[in-house]
Amino acid sequence: MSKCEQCIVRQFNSIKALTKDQLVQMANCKTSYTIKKGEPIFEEGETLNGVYCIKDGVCKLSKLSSNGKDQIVKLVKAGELLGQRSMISEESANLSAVALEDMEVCFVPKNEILQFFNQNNDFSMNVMKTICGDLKEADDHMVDMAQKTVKQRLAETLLYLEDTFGKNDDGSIRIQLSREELAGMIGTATESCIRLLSEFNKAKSIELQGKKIFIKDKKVLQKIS
Amino acid sequence: MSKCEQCIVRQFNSIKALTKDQLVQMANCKTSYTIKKGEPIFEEGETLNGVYCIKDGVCKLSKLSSNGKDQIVKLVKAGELLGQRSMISEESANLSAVALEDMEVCFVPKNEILQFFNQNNDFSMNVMKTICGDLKEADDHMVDMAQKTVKQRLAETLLYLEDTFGKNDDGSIRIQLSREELAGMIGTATESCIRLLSEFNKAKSIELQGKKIFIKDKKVLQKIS
DNA sequence: CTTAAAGTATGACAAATATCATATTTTAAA
DNA sequence: TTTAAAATATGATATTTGTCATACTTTAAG
Repeated sequence: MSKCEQCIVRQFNSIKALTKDQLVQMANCKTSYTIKKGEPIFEEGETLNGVYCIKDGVCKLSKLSSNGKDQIVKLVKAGELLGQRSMISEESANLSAVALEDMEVCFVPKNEILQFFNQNNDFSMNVMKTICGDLKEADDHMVDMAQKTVKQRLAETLLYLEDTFGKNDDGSIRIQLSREELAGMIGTATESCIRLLSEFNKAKSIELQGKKIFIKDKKVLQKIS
Repeated sequence: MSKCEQCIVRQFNSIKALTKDQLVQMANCKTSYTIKKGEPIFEEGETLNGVYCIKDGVCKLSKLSSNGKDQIVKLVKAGELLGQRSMISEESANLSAVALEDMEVCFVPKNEILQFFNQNNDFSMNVMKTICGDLKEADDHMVDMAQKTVKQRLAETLLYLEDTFGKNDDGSIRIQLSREELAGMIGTATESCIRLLSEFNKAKSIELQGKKIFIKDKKVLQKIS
């Protein structure tokens, strides 16, 4: 059983506010999992009995819409926590979490988290600020969905992906999404997404090499978005 | 200076968790305002030095999108609090709040709220649950915006308005929105909104009498949405 | 009361987007 | 390695939605 105290990702989330004792307690009750690309961590509607801390990898939070398409609400990466809202609301998960890459996550039971939450004011304040940040993001995202065109949203999303997940050595965007997933992020049909990628490609603002996407002209994309 | 302890709306929000002493303290530091229809309570980007408790009336929370249109993110009515997120995030307002009817609101300074927040666990938990509820709503709303057609969103919104704000004696939806505001809620052009209202009217699922809207066939609207 | 301004309504048309069909390429299973 | 399935790509077309023009109606200011 590895020690939370020594975990690299600890510093990136609310857990950084825990005391040494609390970290030891957490290390003693946590469970580590390996999750393969494509596998779910939890599904919409599922009861969560704790919180997941992402040690490595990226997952998508998505929701099945009434027309049968999967809308991606948010991408979550190493260092972030999953399931905080459900824990506080005492509700089942509103979104599904599915691994986009192989992942390592730690599960911390609800009891412990709630105990830290009550004992440690810094910790609870951090959790709340994270949720408040998510709310602001969600509102902004909603306005984009309602007011921007698909082309604008695609440009914006490509910039976001490079910004948030960085580039490979060859310069391509590090995070690998299928066209269907990219379409699910911007809220459009897969074909429309592919067509616009081709358009950006022809206009030399991006370059496509199979699944790899290279951003060639950030300024043009910024202008479009 | 009226007493918060006797305020009718107190029971509807997080404030219900405050002790008698805390309610007295709140009554001593609050300021009451009357806000006329169309006037702002606060604007996007503004620094909020406290929280507003809505005693009477309804307001819209909206955000100006890059294309110059005002997207309505949420309607807030009597009994609810405004500005909780900004207070916790220690950020300026992300949305503008504008009265849709004449309103009565009480302003409670940040200091007091934060003090109650730290002293009273029930209160802080209530605030957090409210924010978590807002986050869930925002995510769901976002999925709707991304995946549903304008017609579906209009049907859904009309049902929501009747459900949430009730009906006048004549059976019309109580809350009065201009066509532009309704379009701002569903995220479409005003003309498109008007056109679809006419369509619903011709199909007898709603009836239009000037600004008044009567829902005539709930089931049809539910089916559409 | 009168009148200008704002809001509502509708037509005509253009642009954006979805859907369906099909070809090509890539991936993964046997 | 071979082969079927999945993913990507593109064309053709239908549908949805936005934009501009204009007329009518309501509202509010003078």
